[in-house]
Amino acid sequence: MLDIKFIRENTEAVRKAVAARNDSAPIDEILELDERRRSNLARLEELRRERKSASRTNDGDFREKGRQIREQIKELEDIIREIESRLNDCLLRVPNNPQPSVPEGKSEDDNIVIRTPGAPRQVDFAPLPHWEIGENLGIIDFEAGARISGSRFYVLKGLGATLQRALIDFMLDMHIREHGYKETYLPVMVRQEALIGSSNLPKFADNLYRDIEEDFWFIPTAEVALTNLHRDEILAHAELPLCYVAHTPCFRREKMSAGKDVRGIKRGHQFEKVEMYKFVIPETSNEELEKMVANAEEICARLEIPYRVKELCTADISFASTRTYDIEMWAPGCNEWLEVSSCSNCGDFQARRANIRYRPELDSKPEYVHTLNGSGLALPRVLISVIENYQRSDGTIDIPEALKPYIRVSNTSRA
RNA sequence: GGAGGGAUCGCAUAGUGGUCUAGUGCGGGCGCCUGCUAAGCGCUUACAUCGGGAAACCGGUGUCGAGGGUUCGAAUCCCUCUCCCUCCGCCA
Repeated sequence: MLDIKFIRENTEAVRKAVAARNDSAPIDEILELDERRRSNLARLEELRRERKSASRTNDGDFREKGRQIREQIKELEDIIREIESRLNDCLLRVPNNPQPSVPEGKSEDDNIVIRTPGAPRQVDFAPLPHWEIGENLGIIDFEAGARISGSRFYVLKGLGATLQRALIDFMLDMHIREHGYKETYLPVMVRQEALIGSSNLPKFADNLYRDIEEDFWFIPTAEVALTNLHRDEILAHAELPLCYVAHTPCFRREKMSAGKDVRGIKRGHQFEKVEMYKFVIPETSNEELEKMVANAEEICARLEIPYRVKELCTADISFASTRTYDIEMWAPGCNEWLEVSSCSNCGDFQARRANIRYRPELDSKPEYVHTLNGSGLALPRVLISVIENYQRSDGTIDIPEALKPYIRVSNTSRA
């Protein structure tokens, strides 16, 4: 969330930023509530001061006087509590400010392709989409997925499941051994506060699954759990940056994309993802973002699959982000670029919500860290790209060289 | 699910209604002393928020797991909740 002081002092900039995102955050209401909160607070504090001195003097009608002050304090406290709860709810719905360098845009069409390394593989036959290859080979079973859980679910079998597992292993190993991330195993059911910290709540409740009985929420991405790993902590300057990687399932209701991408495994209610996450000092966050994107690109490169990197425009960067790069892999069967990663610098937005700070100097005041997140990468779409890019004319698929060490069971592509 | 115990300013603790304006030890910082190091000595060291100030800083208020309540006055008494620990039950 944005600092209320920042909104107060940079109102026009904030309005512009909100407009650039096509967002409708209630800035006027925030300013008004803030004004009322502060004036009431001044009165309340004055009353508390009176109560304190009255109870200390212990003379005359101090009991009666104290009783009167108490009633006034209670009244004011109720008013302020109400104002603060409304103010806080409004503040939680204001998106982060994009960095000045982020391209202005009205929709995802205004995102900018900044590099396209490598060329699409040339094949001398018409490439099939993964759902056909997958069904022909018996490695993706859509019918079984629907039978068990309904639409937007699928079952991976034999080589399909093995390939996904190998990809996860391959990605984790690379980030841990070569890119310096620490592996973590995380809860995928979390409390509401965790989702407020990561900024999925209150605004995006529609996209989340929830267990009403225990009030557990299912994470839509490991970013949620990773953000909260250091909630309410003051981190030591020396231990930053902290870099984590995790593989988790992700759960999304996808209400907003009803009817979209229903074919294949591109968009399911449940999918696997390897996620990178960093806690860094503010000065280095943009630099760390570049590194993170490079870490994600390295996976694409090693898999020898064509990809491109886009910088997202103001209208398309996520709610918490100040700046975002997407990585897309080419899928010749679907004939489209698939988003396999989104890497964002969230600045201090999540850190303020989750109260994650560090001390710049040994004796200085704590300041908020910057947080970054990036997929490294999202499994179903990488699986699509592998299947479609490595398909052979006889209907079978080849295994990328980089994955061969990770396929440890004998598993023919006719599995 | 049941029974009991606990949560205090980085860590460990003291504090059961009124100079608690939260004490002490450890750890951290600054300095002194001393060939060096160690030890010793002195000072200092929580966070948030509001107001004033260009700033250094000054003043107010709040925070003893969280939220309510009782009281002239709450770390302390009452209620609800969260988390941790011990034991019992169930269980991969």
